[in-house]
Amino acid sequence: MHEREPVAVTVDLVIFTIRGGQLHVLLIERGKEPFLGRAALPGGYVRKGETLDEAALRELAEETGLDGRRLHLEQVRTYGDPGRDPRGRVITVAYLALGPDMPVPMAGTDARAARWEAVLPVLGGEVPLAFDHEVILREALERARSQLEYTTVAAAFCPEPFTIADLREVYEAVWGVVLDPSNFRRKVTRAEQFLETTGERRILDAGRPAALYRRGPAWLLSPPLLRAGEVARAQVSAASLR
Amino acid sequence: MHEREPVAVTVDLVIFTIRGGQLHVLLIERGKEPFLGRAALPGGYVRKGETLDEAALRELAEETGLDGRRLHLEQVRTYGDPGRDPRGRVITVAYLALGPDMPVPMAGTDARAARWEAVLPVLGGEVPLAFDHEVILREALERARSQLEYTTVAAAFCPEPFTIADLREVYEAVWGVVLDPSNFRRKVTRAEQFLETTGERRILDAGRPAALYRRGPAWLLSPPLLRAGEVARAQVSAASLR
DNA sequence: CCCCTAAAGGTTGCATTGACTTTAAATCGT
DNA sequence: ACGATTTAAAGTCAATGCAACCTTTAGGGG
Repeated sequence: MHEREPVAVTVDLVIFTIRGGQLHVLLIERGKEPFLGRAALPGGYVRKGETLDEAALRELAEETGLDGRRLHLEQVRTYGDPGRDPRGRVITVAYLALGPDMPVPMAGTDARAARWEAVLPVLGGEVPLAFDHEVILREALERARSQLEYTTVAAAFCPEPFTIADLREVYEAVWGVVLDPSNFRRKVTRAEQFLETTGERRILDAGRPAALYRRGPAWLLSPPLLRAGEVARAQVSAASLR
Repeated sequence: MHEREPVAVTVDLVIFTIRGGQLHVLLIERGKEPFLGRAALPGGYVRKGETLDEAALRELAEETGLDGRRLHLEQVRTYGDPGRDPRGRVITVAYLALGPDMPVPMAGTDARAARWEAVLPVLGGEVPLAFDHEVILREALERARSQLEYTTVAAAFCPEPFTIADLREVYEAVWGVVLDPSNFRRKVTRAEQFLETTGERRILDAGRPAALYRRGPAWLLSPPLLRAGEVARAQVSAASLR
């Protein structure tokens, strides 16, 4: 047997939502060293007898007060470079969570302040993050963008019932582009089992009332909703993210 | 602080190759308890000071004798259910490796026999695997199938130089379908920076000589090579895999 | 020399897409 | 009351992409 060392395992959560047409991520302010006072992704140690998914759900509930079973939650990747945590060998399993605009999150159990922060400024370096959390955030964003193409997760951002314009706003916020409303409607309504009509309508201050939908049973989106053309070009210019 | 427990971290490798037109995976025979004598994925403990990727590369070299830097290697997912290893809390980071048909692998450091096994019979339950390795294998296969659509990894299965027919054989073996040679050629030659012509040709017993290519610098495949139509239908029938 | 084989390239008809236009259904201002 | 305004929803159309099929090319062998 070769050299082993004590290892700690944590989960870190990248919790996305849409606020005011912009993609936001939940950050906490660290209440202890290392990186005291720095912004960081919420997360914590995996406990005895707990699966990784259970640990992620628990941390989600602790940080946001929300029941994670209603949110979309999926594992992204595991980070375990020896130097990523100055306290010793800590490997962390990163999770991606998507949900509708949520109440201002309550402070976590460590009495750390939690807040929503717009994603792009954070990745632009305006809000420095603790540990390797900026890398984790960047990869989680790319995962989320990719997931919108092939799955119906976008609906996880929308409180039900929602309109097609609500759904389009999700795609625009996550992909960072503007989509043609008419073509978008054609695609999502054609996709099988994506949307179920409720028969009701939402009346706003102005304009024709919009039909209301809820999520259909489909998980995979067929045909996929590819970001191409304008979308691809807009993201090439933002390729510094990779 | 809540209950913690000692945790061990391992990497497990799903190493795929194509042999005789069929997708094969490298399995070892366990040389100790638990699951003594059972087939399992190669893997081992992450050592002190080692990144996860380094641990995967090292295990790959130990099990196959090959230099992993020439193979494609990527992280798939981490498995950490409390009951997955009877020895205690072991979480494992699964890696996917793709390479050309390799020499019969040498026995690993634990003097365990290593062999290539066709993937579909294993997933069909004909070769029971240790731990949760069948789940890991299933998810790695799905990842590999998906990767063929959007990236140029298929070329990692082909020793250079290779023909377009060689490349098509990879897609057919991994996706489990038959592709139209003409349409396949059009797609892969259109894709930018995927293939570089060598100017040479391979002459077989019969037929027109095939042009030889090597990998181009592109990693992302644009436009993607989607499995649709016949491919999608063939995989619905194999959907028991999910 | 002709046939066989596999590679390479071409043709065609259908489905999808992006850009744009038109119609529909509500509120608001005068 | 009624048209202006606003947004949703539906339609049009040319260009593109693709699967299926067909033709030509370049080797070897009888």
